[in-house]
Amino acid sequence: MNNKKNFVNKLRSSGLRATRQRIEICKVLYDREKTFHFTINDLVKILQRKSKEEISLATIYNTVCAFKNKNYLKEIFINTNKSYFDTNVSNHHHFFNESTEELIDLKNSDVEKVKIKRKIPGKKIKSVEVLVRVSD
Amino acid sequence: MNNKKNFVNKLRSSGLRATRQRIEICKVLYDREKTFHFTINDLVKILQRKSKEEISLATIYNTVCAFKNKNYLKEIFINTNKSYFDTNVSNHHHFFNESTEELIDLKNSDVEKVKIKRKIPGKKIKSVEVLVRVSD
DNA sequence: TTACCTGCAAAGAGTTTGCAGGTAG
DNA sequence: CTACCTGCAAACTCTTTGCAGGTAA
Repeated sequence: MNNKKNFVNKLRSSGLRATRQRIEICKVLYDREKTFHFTINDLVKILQRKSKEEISLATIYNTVCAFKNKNYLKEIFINTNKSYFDTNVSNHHHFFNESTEELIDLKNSDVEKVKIKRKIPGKKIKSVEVLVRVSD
Repeated sequence: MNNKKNFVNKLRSSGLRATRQRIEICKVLYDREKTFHFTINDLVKILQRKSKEEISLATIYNTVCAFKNKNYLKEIFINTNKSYFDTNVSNHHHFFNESTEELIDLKNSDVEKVKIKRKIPGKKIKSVEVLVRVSD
């Protein structure tokens, strides 16, 4: 119940209405110890298991998109065929396990700082992301 | 004409038939000084301009896929909505210009070697890729 | 000659959108 | 009360596939 209040505040503070659907999605995404990596399909399945009342696919997409825009979620590009999201929105790198299609956070201490020695005139660096693909 | 013979050999040597369509695609991809980055849509447009006889979209997809499998092309994951390919199949990193949606190779000398200090038990590292997003 | 390739159209996957009805504030 | 949100279905984009006819070797 305490968490629910936090989620209501979180949503309101960024101009999003605290609807039942969004609060349920918040619970799945943020009411956990570790950061969470998921595809839309993962989220749909979890919501189906957890909730009595179903949330429509369109609402799930819209909410994830809204959360991404508010910087509550970060999109990780791994495949062309589906989107991966991460509840850890800080700058960090990833392992991608190609056998299980699972994404794993690398702590910043796990990767030596990446130095880019070249610059593109007139352009600013927005992000530097390392993806380490692993498999069995 | 010399190039055409090279492409015929290249294709045959990997068990691919040297069809008119594949040779035309080879010309677009490999008959150039620098490495080439493209989306399927880019390639379609170039082929439409260059060729009298059109190559069907299915054949373009099939050929790009075959070339990727033969390691003549490398796929770069940047977006969810379309695939980027690179004629430079060696291990190297990229800039992605978010303003123009353009991909630029980083030479290995442009990036200090990325050291991953963590291991996943039982997994092998397949690749380590750095993507530097830039914009105006 | 025959295994492989092309081109079309249809299917597929993932995602987005238009709109009517519902609800938070 | 009203702007915003939801849910449905339809639309959309990119990609893949089945199959009949074509072609390289």
